[in-house]
Amino acid sequence: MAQEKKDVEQITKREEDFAKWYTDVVKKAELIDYSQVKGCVILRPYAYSLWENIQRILDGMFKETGHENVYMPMFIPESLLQKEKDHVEGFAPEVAWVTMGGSEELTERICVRPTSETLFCDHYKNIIKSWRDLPKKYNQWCSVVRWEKATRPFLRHREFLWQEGHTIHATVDEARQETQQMLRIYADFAENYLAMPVVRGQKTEKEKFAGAEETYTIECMMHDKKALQSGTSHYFGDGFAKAFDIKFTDKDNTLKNPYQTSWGMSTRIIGGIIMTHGDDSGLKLPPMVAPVQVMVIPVAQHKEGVIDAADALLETLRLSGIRANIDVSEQSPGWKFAEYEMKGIPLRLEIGPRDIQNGQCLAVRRDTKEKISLNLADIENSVKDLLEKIQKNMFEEAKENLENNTFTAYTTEELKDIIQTKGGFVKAMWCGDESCEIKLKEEAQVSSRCIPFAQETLSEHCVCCGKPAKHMVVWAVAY
RNA sequence: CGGGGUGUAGCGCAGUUCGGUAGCGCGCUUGGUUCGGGACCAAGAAGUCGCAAGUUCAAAUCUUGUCACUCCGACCA
Repeated sequence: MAQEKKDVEQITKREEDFAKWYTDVVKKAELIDYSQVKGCVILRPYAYSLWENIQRILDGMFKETGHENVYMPMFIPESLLQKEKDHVEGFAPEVAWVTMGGSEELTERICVRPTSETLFCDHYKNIIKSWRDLPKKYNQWCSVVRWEKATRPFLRHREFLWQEGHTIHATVDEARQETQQMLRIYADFAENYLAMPVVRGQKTEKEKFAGAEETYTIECMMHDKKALQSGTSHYFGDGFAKAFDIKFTDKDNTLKNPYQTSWGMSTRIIGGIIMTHGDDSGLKLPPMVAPVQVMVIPVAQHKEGVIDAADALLETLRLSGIRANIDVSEQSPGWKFAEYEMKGIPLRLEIGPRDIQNGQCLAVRRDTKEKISLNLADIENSVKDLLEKIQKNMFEEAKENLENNTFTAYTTEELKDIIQTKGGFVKAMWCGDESCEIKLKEEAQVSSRCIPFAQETLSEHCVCCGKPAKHMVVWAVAY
């Protein structure tokens, strides 16, 4: 053991200062570097590779459900952006504007897309004439710009990567189904791939997307018990279609406005992965999306046959479709152990002279730090088995955190007390008035996260005003 | 946008109170010894002290301004 533990010791303890821990991890694990422009970060290969895995899986899910990828321009003329009133009002404060082209002042300001509803609408107007043209189920992978005042790596960038789905349908029913389907896909993805348990529900009027009729969300609980909105799906009704004058001739030979949806998930989810699973040793990545699932570490690699055996092991893993890597650098084994724990690699395989003699290697789980001897003869199966166990265990741990920190409140005082002393999600009844949401925000710093699909009748009265309650709402401090 | 903190070598920091021409640890380079939990020895390389103006014989240090990062609040994915 060295006199000091270097990088890992330099990571602030989670309990000491969670925000500091987060930024430490993000930098030490080589996920990002800061750029010269506030809020615009450099996604380093490790983070980008993680994003590529997320993209690949989600993209597959979108394609399976009949969506097509497109690409829209990154610029929107001001007049176009302003067509839908609620939409502009929602985004206006954080839009970045282009006013010059070279040395010439533009006749009309051009906005850098904060989201692409207006572009899609303008395009749909051109290509949709008949019910036969519907539905259009489009998605695009791109970056968007929102001129945020306070920025944090992954959680709030000024430019961030995401996907935005935009669909248009002939009927209300079909559009509503699409909205629900996409929320289910996000929930499935978060839970089964990212090992992040979610609360599914609908946003209140106050919290819904600018221009939407209904907004649905999956809310996740971070390790510090704060909420993170991790994916959203919106039902627009025909509001945008009317504002943009999109019409089609239906089967009954009458002109109608179609119905639209949009839905998105962004690189913010990476912040969610970090804050859901990470610990004092650093990152902890779910095997399903980890850029490297298994790191092979040769021990006493200068000795005869060690590197060869390690390479053979690596090859076996790769051939069976496992994302594996090896570190044959001159760093000491101990350094490598700590390094890849910090980077959150789910499983480490140590192989040294002793193991080779016995036809074994030593597996060390990132999630439990448990050490297990594995036979080389059957290594790919035992590794796959372990990766599955790790994935499952990470989900269970996160679920436990969510369940153990979800409480019920019947009065504002109770709610306030829970948030102050314990934190977490608080389930409480709500009358439906925005004034109560505002009051709870002022008094307890919480916002309504969602009206969960899984409703319970906790009482007959609003937690805030005592009037008859309409819904059970999950309240929490949010990112 | 308000309040706090920080900018000195790639990273983490000392030096600023009391101006005198920059130092420590890690990392990096080279050579050697090590190798099952962040190894050791030796020799090196590396800094317009965030930027700009001012005061001064002299500024990392004093003054003013400015920018960036970061944390906490109001707005958002």
